[in-house]
Amino acid sequence: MGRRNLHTREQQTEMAIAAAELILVSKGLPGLTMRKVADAIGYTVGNLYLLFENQDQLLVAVNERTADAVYVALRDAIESAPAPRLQIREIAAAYIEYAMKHAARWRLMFEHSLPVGSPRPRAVELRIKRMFELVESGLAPHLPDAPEASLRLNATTLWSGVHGICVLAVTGKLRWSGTDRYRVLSDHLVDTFLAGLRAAKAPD
Amino acid sequence: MGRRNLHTREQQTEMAIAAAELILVSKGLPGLTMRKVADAIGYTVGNLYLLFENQDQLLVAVNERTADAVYVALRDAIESAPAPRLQIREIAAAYIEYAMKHAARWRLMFEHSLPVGSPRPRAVELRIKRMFELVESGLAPHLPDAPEASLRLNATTLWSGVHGICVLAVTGKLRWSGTDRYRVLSDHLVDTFLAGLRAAKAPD
DNA sequence: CGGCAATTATGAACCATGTCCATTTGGTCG
DNA sequence: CGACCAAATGGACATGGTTCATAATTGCCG
Repeated sequence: MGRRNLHTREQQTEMAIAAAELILVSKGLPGLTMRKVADAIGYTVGNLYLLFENQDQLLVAVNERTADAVYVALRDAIESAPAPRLQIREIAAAYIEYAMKHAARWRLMFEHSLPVGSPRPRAVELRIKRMFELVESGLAPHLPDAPEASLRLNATTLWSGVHGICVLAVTGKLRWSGTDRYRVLSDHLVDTFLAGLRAAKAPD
Repeated sequence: MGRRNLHTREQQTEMAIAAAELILVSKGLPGLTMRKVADAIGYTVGNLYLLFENQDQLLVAVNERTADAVYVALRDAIESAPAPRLQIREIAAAYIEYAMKHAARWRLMFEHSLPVGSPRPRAVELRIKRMFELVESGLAPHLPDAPEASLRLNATTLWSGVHGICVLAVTGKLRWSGTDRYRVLSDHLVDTFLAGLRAAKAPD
């Protein structure tokens, strides 16, 4: 067969990414082969290589999608937070909830790494950065007139912490610890961290 | 060739694990193939399957080693901490330092997951649990006469946080954030968290 | 309307890898 | 010394990533 004109390159790319996500969810990363993706969209493997340089680049494309979805989830969480002071709690909870609900995709985003030497995918980094900015904005009310650097340090620190809960929860490494209600953990981390900030602000 | 009696099964297993670690460090996970391991120890692939059920089990064995090494690193950090009150800081810093220095092995421990349905490797879980206990003991002086459950919650929360910094640091996702001196982050997290605990203990 | 060039998709091949197992080889014991 | 048993081999099989010569279509030009 030659040109079929059923779908444009862009459409095929869309379809491939969507199919990859589907397979990733149902079969996990080991089940995500180029051939399966090709089958799923009704094309052959060779054709897939006209859309993506290689498998890594397909995965990068999937990760971009995931990063967008996470961003949207956090954004929604902020907007529907009952009170500004509770925003951080809600962002954290939303992050963990998303990760648990879409574990395979979320893990891929953080665990997939390209061969050494290849440039880090700009798009994904950018999206993670935006995510941190969201946290900064949620943190700002708790740190009135703090310098930008301090705000950033605190956002990075707190968000790394939330991320850590996420990682351990998603990989099942928290189960034995007796605490598998992750909301308790993230709330506790956020509350204690913020209390610590207050204490530092108005000591003794 | 048949029985060569050069090495016992145990020795071969040792050699294989050591070779796997070496390859992992120099070539990364994608370069860690059964054939390369077999070559490195001077046996054939088939023989490797007399030592390990499959590749996953080899990786599990490597992970056990890593978990032990991490435990030792943390234990040392505690013992050489200048003051008990600073122990937590030192444990956290030691954890991150180990992860950065042995990134490939550390990542494998948290990112490698067995096919769905297979039992979680008891040995690795046990070792991670011991690690958390180390944190609990370091945290105890900061929470005098706290109930066991509270101690555990706090240890889990704080350690998840430290782990999060680790993950992001090791995968290079903190670089853009301007803060790539991870010691600053972990100290800040520990300090703020402990301050928050104190504030909760003696409010206003 | 017909054929031609450009484009698009194919599918068969290559190589590497995980895994298995029939066969061979070397040690051991009577 | 010979037979037996365990140990190690090596080659086979299936699957996966990647490439590329080739075939199939399309749009265009006369």
